[in-house]
Amino acid sequence: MRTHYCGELTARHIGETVELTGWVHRRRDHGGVIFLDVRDRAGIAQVVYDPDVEESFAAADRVRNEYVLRVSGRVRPRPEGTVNPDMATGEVEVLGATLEVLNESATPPIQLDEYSDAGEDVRLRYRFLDLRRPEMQERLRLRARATAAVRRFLEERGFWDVETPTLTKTTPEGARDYLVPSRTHPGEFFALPQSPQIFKQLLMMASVDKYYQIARCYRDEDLRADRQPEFTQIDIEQSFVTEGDVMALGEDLVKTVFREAIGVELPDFPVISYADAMRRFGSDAPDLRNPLELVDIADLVKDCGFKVFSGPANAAGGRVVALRGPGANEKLSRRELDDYVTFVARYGAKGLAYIKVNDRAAGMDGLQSPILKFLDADTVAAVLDRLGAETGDIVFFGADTAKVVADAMGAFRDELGRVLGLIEERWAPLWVTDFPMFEEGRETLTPAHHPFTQPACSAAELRADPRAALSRAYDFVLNGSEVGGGSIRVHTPAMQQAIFDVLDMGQEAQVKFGFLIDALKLGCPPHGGIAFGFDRLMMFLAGTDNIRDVVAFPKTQSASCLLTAAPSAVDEHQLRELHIRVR
RNA sequence: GGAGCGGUAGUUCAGUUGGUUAGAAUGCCGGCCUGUCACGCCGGAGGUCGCGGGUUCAAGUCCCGUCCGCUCCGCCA
Repeated sequence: MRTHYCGELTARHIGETVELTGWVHRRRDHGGVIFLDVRDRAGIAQVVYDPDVEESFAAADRVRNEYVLRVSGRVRPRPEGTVNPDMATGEVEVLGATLEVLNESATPPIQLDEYSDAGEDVRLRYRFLDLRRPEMQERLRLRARATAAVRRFLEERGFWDVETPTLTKTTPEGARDYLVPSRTHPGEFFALPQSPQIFKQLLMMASVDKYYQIARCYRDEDLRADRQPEFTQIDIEQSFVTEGDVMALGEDLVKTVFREAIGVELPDFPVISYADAMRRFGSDAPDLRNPLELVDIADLVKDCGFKVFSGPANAAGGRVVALRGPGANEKLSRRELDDYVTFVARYGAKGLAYIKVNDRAAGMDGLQSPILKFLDADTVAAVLDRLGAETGDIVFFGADTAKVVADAMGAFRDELGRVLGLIEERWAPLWVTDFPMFEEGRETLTPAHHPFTQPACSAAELRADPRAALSRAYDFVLNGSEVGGGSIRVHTPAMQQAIFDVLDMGQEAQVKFGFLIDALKLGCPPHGGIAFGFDRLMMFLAGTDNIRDVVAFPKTQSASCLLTAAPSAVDEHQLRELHIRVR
């Protein structure tokens, strides 16, 4: 029988006798008086035990931090002069009358107060303690609130929540599968789903019409600060829709979640084509808070004597761009400029040429650069004019294959915007559309999205020139991070077959997805959908740059759980039953 | 698979050119204090310097290997 949470006591409870349960957040003794900050999921209340109340005082004397208590007492205002608005413990206190120790606690391995700065490994080893911290409680609460907002939004619009299997068959997302051995089928394995993709399409064929699921997905790839091997998607699919319908719904959903979870009104989402995004930002997930843009200059340098520029400028698939760093001359040291060569090298760039603009009005004499001797004055002037370069700027160059230029200069654009302090304080959502259908794989083409994406052309056109085909896919990007993606799906067997043929996966397609092609022959409605990475969305809502902060029990970078010590060896008997021999 | 950073008291860290008994803060334990709230004061306990090997008269410190954690590239949308 709980009457109040500690964190919910306010002045209107004054005079009431309340019962609280919670943990000893911090014990303080002063003179004969014992002050217990009692903490529960709602916050912290201060309970005061006075030696005049003999019995309860004796009980209070034996409690330590993190003991679990049930206490009762009368709520009263703090004495004159002791009310401090900075205090976590509120404007009222409880004069402790009774105190029951429900459980003791060993000394906690990490401090649980607001000033705790325990390392990540200790926090993960004792995650249940870490989660008691008010900061982590807030994040759990926020995630629950966001989940509720998503469900409310979709339920109101007639979407059905349908669960799909997690013991299933390999899905077409292109990542490595987590496999589960079958006891009843020796030598055969289930795959954990990389997404509910196939099942949600089958649900459209089942005339569900509007489906959603907050679905756990699994991908056995290396982790990152924003990537866990198991993660959660808001998965949505609808029949008889266009990409405009799905994008409008998705935009409305994201705006609603931001509004209801953290009270933020997101601006309307601009739409940018993949080609424009790559051209202007070198990324298909550009951070629009960064005002810097790549500027193509191949036409200006293709006849210059500098082979580093003229080579890629004339080569098929080559690209030459310039990036203006406003005011960079003052802010970047020689040392930092050298470090950026290493930075772009990570993305395959062979170097990072630059020109310092010491005095724009002074022509070539006002410039400073190791590459000036290879360039004529007219070329340099044309480049600087196109960029709008001014005195005090540094202009950076990237010249290589289009892919290397985009990767390296796209990443450098982010870096330069950050170090120059140009990243604007705002939310920058957008849609990226008109993706190519395929990417160049090692030997064959690979799907840019997944092989069930509807192309924006006919099957005949697709077969004739697959590299030119665009897809009806769309990504949702927020502040430079891909948070969602989807497409209109293939719904005819002929188109699906054309795609499998282009991907040169005839036999493989039959084995993996034969049942899907069969289903397309039996009355499949046109349909499409989207999936949002819920964990990434939560990172933005929680204002953190680490996915582990918004997952209750996350894995480490090597995909293990420090709390449970999973994964772990299993005994011989279990392996025998599963027909598996290790090593 | 690759690059970088880190691992020293329960926790967060310092530890100089390799040098004799490895420190601080905080937490913990004991004592004092009648309004504290990162309370204060006095005292105390607390160490497999990640692990293994090597160099050396001597290793927390140098070398090799290895494990773990984090960030990034590859991978993954």
